[in-house]
Amino acid sequence: MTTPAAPDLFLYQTLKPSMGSALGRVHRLWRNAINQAVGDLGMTEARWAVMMHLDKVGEGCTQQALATELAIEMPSLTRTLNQLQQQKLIERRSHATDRRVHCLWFTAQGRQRVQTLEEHIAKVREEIYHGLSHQQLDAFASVLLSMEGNVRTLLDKHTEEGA
Amino acid sequence: MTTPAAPDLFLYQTLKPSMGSALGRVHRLWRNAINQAVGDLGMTEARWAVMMHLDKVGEGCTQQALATELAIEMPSLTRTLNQLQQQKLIERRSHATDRRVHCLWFTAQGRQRVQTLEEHIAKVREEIYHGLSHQQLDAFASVLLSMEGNVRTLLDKHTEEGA
DNA sequence: GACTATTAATTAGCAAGCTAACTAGTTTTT
DNA sequence: AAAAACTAGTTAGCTTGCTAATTAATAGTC
Repeated sequence: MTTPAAPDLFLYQTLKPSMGSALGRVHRLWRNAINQAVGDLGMTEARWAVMMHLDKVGEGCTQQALATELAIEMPSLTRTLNQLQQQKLIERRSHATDRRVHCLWFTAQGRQRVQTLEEHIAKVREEIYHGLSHQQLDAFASVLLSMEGNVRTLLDKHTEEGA
Repeated sequence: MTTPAAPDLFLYQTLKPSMGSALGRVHRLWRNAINQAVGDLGMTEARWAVMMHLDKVGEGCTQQALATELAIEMPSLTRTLNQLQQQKLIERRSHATDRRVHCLWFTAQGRQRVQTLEEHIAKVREEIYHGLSHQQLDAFASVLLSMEGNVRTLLDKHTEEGA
């Protein structure tokens, strides 16, 4: 007796050729859900991402550090910081010893805002994780990190060859 | 004797608050890797994605069908199709009975190109999946689909409330 | 001490997702 | 049959990622 296909391989077979697209798709949907949740606070993905991650890294950090944490490039961050500064949610302060560096701080208003955002975003997170066990989420995170490592290796390999 | 943290929950705990960002990050890295692999063929993410998915859905399909398959909106697709048409890789042909509809076909050159792309992209895919078992990838795909379902439910819920 | 290399941040402009608003053709309702 | 509603596709313009090139300050080398 032969089973036509092992059921535990079904999804993999189906998604294998388009897992990359699926990642992008879920990311976009996720973003839309958060945008809906935070509603009319003058926020966009880039803005709430910066707010949340600045809170995580800690006030006083450099732009470089925040860009690394967000895994985006400096110019992308610069633009978003300009917007948040204009909204008076964050401040750029000069560094004590290195005059190239800007240190990032919330304004009082910004500190309140990040609190509000965290509440909204946590709700979305719970909804998205609904029905998934810690084990499943951990396995998911683990594969995601493996993939990230593999891609970075691949990108580095190519860069070295080019150099 | 108490363990400070169950090791199988470590990644989940670490990544939980930023899984959404991690998805976006891996997606961007993945795209970069493919861009490197396909090299100087006048391709961009949007273009090779359209080429690959048109091949998957099948020539002769409508733009609407392709947009759905790609999970992008029509205007995004329109722009990319214009570019591919200009590169003489695809054609828009009118539908036999419905004069609103455009049917999509590869040119001879386009059909060759999609072949080349598939080879390059398959290599990247294998590298990214390196060290991961079918079981792991299947579990990953399964969680990804669950998340997608959950987000879509959330988005729909909000839309209904708004309506 | 001066010349070079590196680093932090910015500016400029491209890529590709999106929504909103439009045209043109088809279907449904009355 | 005429009016209304829907659908396929397009255009216009926003957001946010990117790379390349620039400026200003620091670090390293001879």
